[in-house]
Amino acid sequence: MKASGGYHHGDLRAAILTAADEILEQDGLRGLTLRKCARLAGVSHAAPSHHFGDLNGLLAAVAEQGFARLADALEAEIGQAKGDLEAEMQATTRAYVKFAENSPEHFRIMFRGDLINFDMSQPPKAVTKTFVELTNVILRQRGEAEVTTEDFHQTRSPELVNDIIIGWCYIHGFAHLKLEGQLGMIPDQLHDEQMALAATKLSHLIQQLS
Amino acid sequence: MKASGGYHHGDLRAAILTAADEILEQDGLRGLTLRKCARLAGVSHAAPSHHFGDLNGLLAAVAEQGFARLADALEAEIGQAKGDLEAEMQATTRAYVKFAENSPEHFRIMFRGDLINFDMSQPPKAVTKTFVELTNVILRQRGEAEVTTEDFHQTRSPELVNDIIIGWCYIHGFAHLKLEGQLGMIPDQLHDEQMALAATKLSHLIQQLS
DNA sequence: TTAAGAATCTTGACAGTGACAAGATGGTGT
DNA sequence: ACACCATCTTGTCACTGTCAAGATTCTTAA
Repeated sequence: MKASGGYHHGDLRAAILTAADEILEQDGLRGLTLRKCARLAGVSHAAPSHHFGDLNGLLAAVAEQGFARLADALEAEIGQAKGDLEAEMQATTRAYVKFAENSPEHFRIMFRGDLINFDMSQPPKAVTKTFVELTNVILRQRGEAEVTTEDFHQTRSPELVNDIIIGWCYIHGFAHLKLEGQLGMIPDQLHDEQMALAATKLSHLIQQLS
Repeated sequence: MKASGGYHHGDLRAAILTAADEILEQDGLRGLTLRKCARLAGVSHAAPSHHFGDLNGLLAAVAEQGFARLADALEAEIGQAKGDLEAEMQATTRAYVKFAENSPEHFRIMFRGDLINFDMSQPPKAVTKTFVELTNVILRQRGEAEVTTEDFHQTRSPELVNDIIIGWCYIHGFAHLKLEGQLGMIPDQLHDEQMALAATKLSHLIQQLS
């Protein structure tokens, strides 16, 4: 880190990402512009392009940051429920939904394949970590050994893959629909209750209980 | 419909929506501009604002159009599977996912609460029809009486609401994650297979079978 | 030490955009 | 016939992403 002022900023990349955070919170995705980031970071209007290429490059960095935060949030909230399978499933849903509501713009950008387009055969570490957290929840539900970010990529039984898909898709769908206001016909007060009920039911489904 | 040329177009609103369709397919959401729609419809750059207000107004119309198409697609594909509960669940998922893949930009716009913000206490008809289609799938799974767009709004048991949430959230989550490339770690050839497997499992869950 | 080159940042320019205001045109109802 | 209103045009503004060219500073190797 350098002293600011003069030609060389020191850590402009980080400064721009911080600015992007603030702008996203205030003005949303449409309000996020390279020039506004530059102004907020106190540099000229074309400076950001040297660190991110174009606007999509900046969005990719924002998305990666988002995945890192989501993975950490999942790890923290799941950790508090370890041991109780139902509670773990609920904690996972809760953490995922809470992240979407606390960082709606990050959430939206993270799931915009048309804008960021990660290479999924070699995804950023934060993305892999998110997947590992979600996968391990399902693995524990099924009483199977957990995985790490290293041995994550390997062929698995279709049944396990299916449970992972069911769990993740439900959680993601709930978070997304709730964030975008599509759960409006259900009173807001019931959301948490319904979330817990569904998590319990899914936990039983994956555990093969009645 | 009027002859084109001159000051009054005849049905400019529809012409702009058609133009928007074409632009979305070619250039995506970022490429969709009011001015481009105007050029394609052969009118001046400010003409669209008289029909849609601002850009978000146009997006709201596009989203409503999208819901209408989704509702129709669901109705058609589910209709072919009526009678077989498992097949119905699979058809629902298939239709929803197919719509997302065939109309990705519509799908994205439909679920952008920050841009369109429907009043969910009085949603557009197409939105209600979509919800009714999805609700009725669950109701048939449970062996209960179906609803119409008229008697759709009424209090229901938390258990029923929960089944609707589970079904819809899973389906939506799968479609969304697949569309945005987040199912990249699962080979594409397995997607259909996994989709059918999950639909069957959820059908059993909702029917309370083992 | 120093000189070359790479990285970082600035300045300037261009076409394109959304939004607004003001004016022109054409249909509608009385 | 007349007034009125919806529709469409024209003109303008600040703002945007992107590119090219130049200025400055750091790095590295001789």
